[in-house]
Amino acid sequence: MGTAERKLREKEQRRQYILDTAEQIFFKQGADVVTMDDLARATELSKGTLYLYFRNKEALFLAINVRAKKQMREMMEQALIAEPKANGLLQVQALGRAYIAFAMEYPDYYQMTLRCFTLETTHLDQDRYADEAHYHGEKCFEMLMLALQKGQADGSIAQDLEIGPTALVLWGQLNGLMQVLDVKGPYFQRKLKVTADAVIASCLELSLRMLNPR
Amino acid sequence: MGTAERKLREKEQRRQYILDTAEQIFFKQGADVVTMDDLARATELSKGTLYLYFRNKEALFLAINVRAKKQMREMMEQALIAEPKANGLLQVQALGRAYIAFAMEYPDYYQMTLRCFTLETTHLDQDRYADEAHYHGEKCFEMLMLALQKGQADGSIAQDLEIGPTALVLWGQLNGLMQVLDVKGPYFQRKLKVTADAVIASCLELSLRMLNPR
DNA sequence: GATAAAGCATGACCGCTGGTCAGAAATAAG
DNA sequence: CTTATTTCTGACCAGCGGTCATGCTTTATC
Repeated sequence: MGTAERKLREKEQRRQYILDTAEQIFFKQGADVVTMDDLARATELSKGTLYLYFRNKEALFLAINVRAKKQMREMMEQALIAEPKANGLLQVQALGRAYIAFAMEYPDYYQMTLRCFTLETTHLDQDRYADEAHYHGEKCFEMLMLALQKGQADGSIAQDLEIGPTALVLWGQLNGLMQVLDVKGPYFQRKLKVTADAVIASCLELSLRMLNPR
Repeated sequence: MGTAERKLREKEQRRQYILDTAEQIFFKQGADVVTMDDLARATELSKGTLYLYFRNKEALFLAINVRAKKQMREMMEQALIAEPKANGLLQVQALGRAYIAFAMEYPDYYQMTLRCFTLETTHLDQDRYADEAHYHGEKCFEMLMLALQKGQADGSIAQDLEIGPTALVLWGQLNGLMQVLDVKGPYFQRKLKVTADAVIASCLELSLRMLNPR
């Protein structure tokens, strides 16, 4: 009989329902200040029930992080699909733009990926959600490396660059910049009279110079 | 009589003593797991006394963050003093190396700057320590901008770059990369067979290409 | 339909943490 | 020595993440 499967489906549905609600109140009030009691009230479930579906509060973060990373990956994949026959350099650029678009269009998701940055790594091979999120991130990184490779093959990217380190630098660079803008953006806008958009444009331009063949 | 000044001096000494002890146990055990009771025991003071010298636990972090930033600034300043008549590009490079050296030689301090990254900004104009740390960071940033300017003047750096955004990108880039290496370094070492040093070398090389005149 | 078994939901409860405060102790002033 | 002031103390508190004995609902068996 299909009872078992139905139960499993229902369980998954409830899990998603909890996540939906958690996302809402985490993003509205700030994930730190929301207590598990708050979430219990918001979901109209008892606190104990929450812990039936998620080992602890961290697990909730990591589960939302999975959604975030999935979204990020989707946008980066779409960016490549949109320009199937672009050269490698253009592909790298497209990936960068997609990453930026993700951070700007889904700031709460982006925040969650930052919050889980360390958590995700320390919980690898121990938490299903950590593994899943890591997997999406890895896929994105592979796309970046492939684009770099393609660029070297088609001559749009300097031949003498090592793929791995270059990809890591590009990733870290963009990640770091978005983080700085996120936290100190308003400050720099006042101080330097420069908008975040202008800085991002500069970053993309500078990345081009980095990769250009001599 | 000099009683008042002596008291003030003693107060400052005790404050530093608390910070010294806090640094020790925070860095040895991890700042998160150390409780204020732990710190009280370690300092041989009562918990209440700790709160006489620091508003709360965050204030302790921010105060240690000041020490960290001071160290960072010192190292970056020394880097410039060591090569007084280098051209702008070399100065930028020297600053980058100094920043990296700071992160590698004082990993606990570096960790603390990361932990306080957001805190420091949100507490600006409200917390003496936040302001002080921010000031040191600002000085470093100014050094970077001046080096870029000098580079444009002496022809070692592309003329068409905007100083502000370029400095921000460089800063964010290095910051982001060090963070990635810090958290996922071991992972990438396994995955890509690339050491952190090699990635850092790549980063410096790539930065050069970014700034080079055509 | 009655009964047993299994799974699920509950919320009172726990330990621990950052933070407080009334009173004790120490120091300075008269 | 007495008084006034500053400094220190640790028992105490509220709030948090997390647990678990208890009761309830659903499923399986006859």
